[in-house]
Amino acid sequence: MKRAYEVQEVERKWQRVWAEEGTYEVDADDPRPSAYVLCMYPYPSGAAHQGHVRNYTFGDLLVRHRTMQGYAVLSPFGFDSFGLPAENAAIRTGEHPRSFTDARIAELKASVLSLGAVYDWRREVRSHDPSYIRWNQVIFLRFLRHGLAYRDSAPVNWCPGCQTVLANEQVLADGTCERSGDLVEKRDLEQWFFRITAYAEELLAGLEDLQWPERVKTMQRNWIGRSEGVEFDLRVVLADGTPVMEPDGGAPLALSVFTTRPDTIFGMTYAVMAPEHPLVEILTTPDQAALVADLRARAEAASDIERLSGTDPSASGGLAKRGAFTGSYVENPFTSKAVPLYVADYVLMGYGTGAIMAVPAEDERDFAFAEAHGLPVVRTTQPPDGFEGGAWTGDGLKVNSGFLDGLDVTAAKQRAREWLEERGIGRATVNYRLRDWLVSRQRYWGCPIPVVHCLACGVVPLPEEELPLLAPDDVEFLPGGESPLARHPTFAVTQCPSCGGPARRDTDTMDTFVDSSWYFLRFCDPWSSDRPFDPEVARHFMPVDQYIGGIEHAIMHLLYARFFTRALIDVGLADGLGREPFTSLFTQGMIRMDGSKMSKTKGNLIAPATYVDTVGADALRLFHLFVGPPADDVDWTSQTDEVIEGCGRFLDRFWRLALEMPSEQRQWRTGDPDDADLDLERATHRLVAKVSDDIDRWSFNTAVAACMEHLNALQRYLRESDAGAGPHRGAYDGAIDVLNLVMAPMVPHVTAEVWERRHGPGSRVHAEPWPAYDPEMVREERVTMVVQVAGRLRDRIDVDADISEAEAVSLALASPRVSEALGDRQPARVIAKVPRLVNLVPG
RNA sequence: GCCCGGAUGGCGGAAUCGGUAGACGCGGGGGCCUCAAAAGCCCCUGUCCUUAUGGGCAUGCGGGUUCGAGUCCCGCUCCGGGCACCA
Repeated sequence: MKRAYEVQEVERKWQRVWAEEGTYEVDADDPRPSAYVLCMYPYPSGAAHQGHVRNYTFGDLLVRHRTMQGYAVLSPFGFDSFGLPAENAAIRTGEHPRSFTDARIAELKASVLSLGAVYDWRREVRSHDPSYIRWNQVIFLRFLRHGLAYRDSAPVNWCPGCQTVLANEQVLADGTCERSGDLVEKRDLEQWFFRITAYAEELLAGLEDLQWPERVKTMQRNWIGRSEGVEFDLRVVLADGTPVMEPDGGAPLALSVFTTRPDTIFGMTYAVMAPEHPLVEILTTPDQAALVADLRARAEAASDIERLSGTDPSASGGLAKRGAFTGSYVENPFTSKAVPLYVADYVLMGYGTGAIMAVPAEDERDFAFAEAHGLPVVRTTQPPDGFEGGAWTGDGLKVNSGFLDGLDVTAAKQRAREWLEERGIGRATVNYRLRDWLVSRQRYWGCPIPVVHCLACGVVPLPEEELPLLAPDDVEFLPGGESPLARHPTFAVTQCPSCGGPARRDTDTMDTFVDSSWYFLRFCDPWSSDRPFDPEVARHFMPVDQYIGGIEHAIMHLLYARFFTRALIDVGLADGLGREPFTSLFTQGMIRMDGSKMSKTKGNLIAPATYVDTVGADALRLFHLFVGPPADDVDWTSQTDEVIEGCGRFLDRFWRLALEMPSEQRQWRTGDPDDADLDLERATHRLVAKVSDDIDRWSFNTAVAACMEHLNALQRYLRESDAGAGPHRGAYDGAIDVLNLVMAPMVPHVTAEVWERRHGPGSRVHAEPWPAYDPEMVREERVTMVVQVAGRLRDRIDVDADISEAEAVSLALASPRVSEALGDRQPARVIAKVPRLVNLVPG
C-alpha cells in the first residue's frame, strides 16, 4: 500500500522523543492535579496480542487526553510474571522459567513500545523480581500475624501418573490429565487460606459507590452471594421416629441444615447431605453402604461445576444415579414426621452446613431429584392459577403449613424463624457463597511462602530481615513429579527461627492473584526499600481513577484486589488509604476469532507487528478505536485487514490535507469569513464538542467517525471554495489544527509529526491544551422536523430550532402530504415534541 | 447447570433521555484522471413494488405496553464471558 508519508520513520522518531523528553514521567510533587490511569498488567506471554493492543490503545488515549487537559497522569507498566505457562515450558524444554519469562517480557515490552503507548517506565514492576517477592512475603506474614492467613485442609487435583497437582485447566472435560491421560483424583492437602470472607459484607456494601459497569457489580454481588436464612437442627430418627443417639451415647444425634426458605419446612419430604459430610459414615446403614460409597467416590472425582450441572461423565444416567438413600431418617420439626435422608452430589460441603432440607414443591433442583427418586411432593405455597410447572419458587399464600397457613412467603419466613428460635432448634443466619481464598500452589514459579514447619513450634514465620526467601535455581523440571521445590535436596531443610531445632520450609508458592492484588500500590512508590510502599505517597496517587482490563477479570482479580486494599490498611501497611482501589472501571470486550476467544492455546493469534511494521501503529490503533464500542467483543475476520488499511488511508488523507494542500497553488482568502467559512468554523466547534463528549463516555468509535466526517467536510470545503472565490486561510487553519489536536490522543505519531511541521521544530501537539468550544457555535439553527400521521412518517419540514409548538402544528397541518394522509379525518390528538416531531393522531 | 452479557444492511457498526433506523468505515457498482495500471478524486449502494413521484416491509423469534419501540416489559432461540489452581 502506497502511503502519503514515511510511516515507520515518523513512528520511530516520536517514540524516541517521548522517551527522551520524559513527557509521561510523573512524580508525587508534580504541581498539576493528579490522575491515575491503569491498564491491568499483563502476563508476559510473548509478543503482544490484539487484546493487549486494544487495552493499551484505550489506556494511552486516556493518558494523553488527560495530560492535554492539564493533569499529571500516572501511567505505569509492569508484568504479572509468575505463572503456570513458564513452568509448563520448563517441563517441556528444560529452559529455566526465569530465562523463559525474561525473554517474553523483553518481547512484550518491545511490542508495547512499538504501539507508541507511553508509560513511566521508571516504575516498572515485575512480580518475579526479588524486591517484589520480598514485599509479597512481608504482606503474607502481616496477614498471618493478624489472623487473615490460616491453614486448613483442601482438595487438589492429583494426577497419579504425573505424581503432581494439576490446575483445573489441565484437567480435561472427561476428568483425565491433559498430559498423561490418567484419571485425575482429589487429594486433601494442608494449605494456606486468606480470610476474605471476613470482608464479605464490606466488599458487598462497597460496590454501591463504585463507577463500575453495572454488570460487573452484579457479578460480584452474586459471587459474594449473601443470603439471609435460618440454620436449624434436624433430629436423626429411625423410620418409626425413635431418636438416634450420638455414637458415644450422649445427646440425640442432629443434622444441621441451612435454608433461605424456612416458610417451606412443612413441605420438606426428604433431606440431603453432601457426599463429603462427616456424618455420612455414621448415618449410612449397612444395607445402603455400597451404594453410598460408590456415590461418594464418583462425587469426589467430579468438579463442583460438573456436580452442579450434572455433566459429570461418570454419572451418566441422570439424577437417579447422583444420589443415594442412607438408610437413616430425620424428623421434620414442624410435622414431627420422619423423612428419608439422602446423600447427593448436588449438595456441596463448602456451602452452608453441607446439608439441606429438601422441598421439591418449591425448589427446582429438589423437584428434579424427587421425581428421579420417587419422593413425595407437598405444596406449601399456592401457585398462581394456571401454573403447570413443577416447583413454584415465587410468592403466594401458604397452604398445608399448619400455623403458617394463609400467610404470604415473607410473613411465613419470619413466623417460621421465630418458631424455631423459641424452641432453640434454629437461629437466623446470614450465609455467603464466597469462600476463603486458597493461596497455596504446589508449584515452583511463584512467590515462596515464607514460613517453616517446626516439629516443636508448629508454623513459624521467617524473620522479616531474612526476606526475600527465594526459590533455588538448581531445580529439575521433570515431566511429572512433584513441585521442584518439594523435591529439592536442601531447600526445605532448615532450622526453626524460634527454637533452632530442625524444621522444614513450606514448599508451596502463592497464587499469582496475590501478586496482582497490590501491584497498583507498588506502582505509586516502586523505589520504597523499607516497606511495600510509603502510604503517604500511595495516598497521593490512589485510588486508580481509571482502571481498564478485560471482562474476564470481572470477578476474581477485582474482588481479590478490593480485599487486599482493605486488608493492607487493617494490618497497618497502608494507613489512611481509601478502602476502594479502583474508582472507575472499564471492561473491554475480547478479540474473537472463529467464534472463540483469541488465545495462544488456540493458536489463533495475529501478531500486532504484522500491522505495526506495515500500515503502522497509528493505523492499527485507529482500527481498534473505530471497529466498535470498546466494551464489545471484536471479531477478527478475513475483512479486518481491509478495514485496517482503510484506517491507514484516512491518516494519509489527513496528512495530505494538513501538509500538502496548503502548499499547492491555491488562491487563499483573508478578511471577513463568508457563509461557507462560518459553516466550517461551526463544524470545527461541533467536532470538539462531539469528540470531548465521546471520549468522556467511552464512545471512541463515534469519536473517530466524527473526525472522519470533519475531514470529509474540510475536503469538500476546499474543493468548493477552489471553484469559487478561494478558501479562507483562517477557517482552514482552525479546522485542520483542531482536528490535529483532537486526534492527538488517538493516533499520536502522525499528529505529532503534522503538528511539528505546521508549527515549527520543537512544537509538541501533546503538550497543547485540549481545545475548548463555544456552545453558541455548536447550537443548530435549523432542524428537520418530522411529521407523523398516526405514528407513521409522512413529511419532513425544515424549521427554526426554536419554533413554537403552535407554529410547528400549523406547519404540519399545512403540508399537502399530511392532508393527503389525513383525508377527511380530523386529528383528535396532537403530540408535539418541538422542534423534532409532530404526530397527528386521527380519532 | 448457575451467574452475567450480546444479536441492527453483504460486513464492522450509528441512532447518548421512547421520537427521521442504517452516521462513519469496509466490501460492491459506475464515472473522472491515465497510453495503461497503481494511487487519488466524484457519484450510487437495506429490501420489495414502481418509469418516476411515491409506497410497502425491515433492528434474532413470539407476545405485550405506547400516539410512537432497535430502545421498555414477558416468554423463547442462538452466540459469548465467569464458575474459585489459565491469567
